[in-house]
Amino acid sequence: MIVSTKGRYALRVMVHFALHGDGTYIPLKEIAEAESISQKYLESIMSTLSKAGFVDAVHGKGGGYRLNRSPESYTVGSILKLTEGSLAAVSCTAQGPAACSRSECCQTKPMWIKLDKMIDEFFEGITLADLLEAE
Amino acid sequence: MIVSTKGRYALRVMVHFALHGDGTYIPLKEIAEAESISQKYLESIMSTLSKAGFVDAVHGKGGGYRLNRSPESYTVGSILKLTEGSLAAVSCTAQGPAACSRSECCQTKPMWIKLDKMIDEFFEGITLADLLEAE
DNA sequence: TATATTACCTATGAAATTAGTAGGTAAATT
DNA sequence: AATTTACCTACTAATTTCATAGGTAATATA
Repeated sequence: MIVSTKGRYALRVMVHFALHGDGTYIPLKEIAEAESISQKYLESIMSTLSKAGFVDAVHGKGGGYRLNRSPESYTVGSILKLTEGSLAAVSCTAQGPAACSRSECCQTKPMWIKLDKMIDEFFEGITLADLLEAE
Repeated sequence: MIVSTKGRYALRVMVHFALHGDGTYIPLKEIAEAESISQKYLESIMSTLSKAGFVDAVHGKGGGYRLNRSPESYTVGSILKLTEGSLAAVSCTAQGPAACSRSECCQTKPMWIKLDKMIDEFFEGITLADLLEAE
């Protein structure tokens, strides 16, 4: 498993904004209900998205969250990297080049690096806008 | 993280056989030491490989494990799927088509399916022999 | 100004998965 | 008979994931 619920929820929420937001603010409670996500759990995800400037947040009645850019400008990769921390397929490549002591002689490492690159390019090549038109 | 130590160890061990085996049997103890893997932990991995017929096993002195096919005939995918159980990138696609209740309306699901396919093709396109000649 | 509504914050807990241990039995060789 | 190996079942420790609890701060509205 490369993407946990945290990243998947974040993605779904961002898609929700793109589909239903239309410039207005949507309260967390409403999103949680619509997407069947625990309200409290979603709080921490929205906090991450908000701090990173991925969404605008406004307190009080009429407030909530909304996108602050066009769906085209959010890559799936950027959302997942933010919420998951890393998309590394194996721990060998997760913490910098020399994390593993066998790094030098490891016959499999080049493969992991290639895989990471492929996955990164996959996610960076998809935007929120692409997800909207998905069948 | 898509591949845990279990799968990574299994791969390294299989590479070890391909490099050092040469038709002879290698005792588990020796592999564990050479690859810096806990002997007891490796036991469970070898058990999986042996039961699936990926390696031959022989008891007693002079015994141990060895490959029973040429390195070209083992895909990395087959080894990882065996030891990891699944290579699914997200749980949505891990347990059959209808595991998720939002499956029908999920805007992100096609992406996960595409990713799974890409990862599967990546791993199925690499054999043990390919790893040996890796720089 | 009071009230309702929202985001924001810190800490804690439950569940699942991953990684590793312990202690023995069975088979083959010498 | 003794040694060396694989094989088996059960348990434990560590880590990560998935939340929950209980409050504070900001904004809008009556």
